[in-house]
Amino acid sequence: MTEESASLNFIEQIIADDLAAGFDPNKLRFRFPPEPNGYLHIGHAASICLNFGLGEQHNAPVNLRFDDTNPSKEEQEYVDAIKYDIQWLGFKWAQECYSSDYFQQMYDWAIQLIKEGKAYVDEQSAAAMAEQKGTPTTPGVASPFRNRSVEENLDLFERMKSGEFEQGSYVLRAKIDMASPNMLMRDPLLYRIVRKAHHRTGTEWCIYPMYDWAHGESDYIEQVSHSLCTLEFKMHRELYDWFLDQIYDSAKLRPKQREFARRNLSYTVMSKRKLLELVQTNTVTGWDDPRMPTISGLRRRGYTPESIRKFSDLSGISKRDSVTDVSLLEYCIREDLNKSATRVMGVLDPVKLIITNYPAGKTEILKAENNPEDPNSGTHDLPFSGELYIEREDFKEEAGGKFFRLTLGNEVRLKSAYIIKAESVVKDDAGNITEIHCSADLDSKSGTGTEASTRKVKGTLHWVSIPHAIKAEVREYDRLFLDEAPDSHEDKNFMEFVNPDSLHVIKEAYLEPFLKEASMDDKFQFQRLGYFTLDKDSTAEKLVFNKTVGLRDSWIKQQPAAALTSHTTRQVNQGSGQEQGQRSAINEIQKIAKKYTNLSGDKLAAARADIIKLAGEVSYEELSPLFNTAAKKVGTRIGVMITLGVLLNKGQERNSEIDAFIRAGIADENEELAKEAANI
RNA sequence: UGGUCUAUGGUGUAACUGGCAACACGUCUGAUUUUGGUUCAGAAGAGUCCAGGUUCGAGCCCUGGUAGACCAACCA
Repeated sequence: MTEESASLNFIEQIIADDLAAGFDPNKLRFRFPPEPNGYLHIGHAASICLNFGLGEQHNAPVNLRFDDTNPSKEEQEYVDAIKYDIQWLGFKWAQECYSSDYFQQMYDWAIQLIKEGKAYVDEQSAAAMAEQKGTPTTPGVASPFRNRSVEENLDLFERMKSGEFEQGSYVLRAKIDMASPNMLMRDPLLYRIVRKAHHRTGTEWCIYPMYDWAHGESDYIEQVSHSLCTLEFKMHRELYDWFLDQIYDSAKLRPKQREFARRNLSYTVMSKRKLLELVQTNTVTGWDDPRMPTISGLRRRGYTPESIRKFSDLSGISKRDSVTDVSLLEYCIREDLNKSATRVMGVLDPVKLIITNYPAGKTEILKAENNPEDPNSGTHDLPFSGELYIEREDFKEEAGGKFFRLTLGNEVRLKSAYIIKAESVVKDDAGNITEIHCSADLDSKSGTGTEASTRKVKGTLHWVSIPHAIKAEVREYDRLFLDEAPDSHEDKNFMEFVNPDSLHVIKEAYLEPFLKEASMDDKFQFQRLGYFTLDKDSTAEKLVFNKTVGLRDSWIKQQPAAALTSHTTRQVNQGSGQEQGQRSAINEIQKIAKKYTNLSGDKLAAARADIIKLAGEVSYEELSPLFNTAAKKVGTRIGVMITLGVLLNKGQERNSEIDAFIRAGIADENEELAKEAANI
């Protein structure tokens, strides 16, 4: 209780309230309950961080429980991947549990329900039962099998279990209320027959419990105090509680379910079904494709556990649907890597640079700082020669004063090396630059302390020495979708928004030789370019680097989009599109009008024009109630007045209501309102 | 058109039981810088979905609207 309680999220608040009401802190217990039917993604990370974070805060155990009640979808491969991801994120579970461990107990409880007349075996088709279920607005009707005798139910259920029946032929249902406004309470299924081997129980069972029956009872068996899930399960809470009521022993802890909003990330999708579709259609190379929002994809891309936890932390927990901008995720990884990544140099799009006054064939070994953010990080060797590669976009024969890079006749610093001046260029027949000839200030070598070495020049470039450079493949990624929320369009499938250029492979990039020693765990900053990490496709002969994220770039923002070639297109954050759903015209007018009195000049004129435009879609019936708007809300009254003017012009007839509103407007002390009123 | 939930700057979250709307990302300036990175200093941007009401005072309370999400799988 010592922590400075910096505003709790609503889940933490619930727990704090429970504790304050006398709940024994030693009985706090949480769980993370994935279904092993896919890989974990960044949305799951929110739940993982919430549950395990709560465990850490209260020193309470957190179970990892696989919700494995559907053998037709679930596989051991997923179990392994999920476990790996969670421990990689840095969390430790108290116990590794499986809903399938409780099949016998749940079966026994089901028998008990049957004996108490609270469950029955139905043998209708799924379609027939769906039909009887009714709709949200009309009550359902009872199954003809609803009142079978206990003996018959017991017999049939026993035979379901022993494998006498075909898949889909019989189900066990709870007998609750076919007229409940909550569809889930209309005699939900407890068990269905599935003739498929289970990844853990093999062929021992032919019947499998449904989610609602299995989940709450598993929480109860494990004595989980707070069962946290996402909002779409809100409706299930009534059922969750009903099931618990049937078997609850008051000597034991009774779990409670609470719901929070799932997290969405912009420019991607976040459902296992859709991610699976991306995998199966070969839109990506697999669940761990670096463009995927999966934990494994982010890991391969170069994200660190710390950055993902930080992201979860900054994103927060709430009850409203939201789309978090990827820029927050990118901020988190940059912040982490800036502190730790080793600085190196690599040239992705090379152009040859020759230093004419550097002795031919000479080589020297320079010292390069490993990380300026960390004074103790040391240096590494960096070979230099008279023939270098620099980035093609770092040179222009001529450029404006805002271009801080190399131009003819101007000086720049070669990072960790010399100051050079471009003298001339060599071009091929097509006019492409093939060589840049420069002279170097040989007294300006970095770190020598000479006066020349500390001279200030306009820019600094990264480079590699051609005779020493190693070749590597570099993969750059862009967002996987072109739409901010690709799965939010009713009329369009999310696959239509797939970005065709989300992957850009540079087959031959040139890197400083230090990188030969790189290992999978290393994180690098290719100076001036971004953060990179080795991909698992790397071999000893062929290194493959993934670009995790580019450096923030305030230069690229100044350039017109057309000037950018495809491969230099870095991910610019062009502010997120802001469609807030379709508001009605009158609502829109109110919104604009509200701020009207704060505006002046062009902005005022623009607002007025917007109102006039929107007014065309407003009916008198919508407008007239606003005549009563409180006198102090001048902005709204002005908006209404302008709109009224438009309606009158369109032929709306005057009436006493209108006249009174206009008269009041003319008499108002606000000049703008009086003016608009007088205009009518 | 039934039920449930949500509504605060461009985005994501704050604001203890009503007391002049805060933080982070993003955006824009300027300084520093051998990374157009980092760091530092600063700015713009919301009267809290709308309308009424209660109150000395409302984002928080009440009433009525509006918008969005979820709910009728032998999925979880």
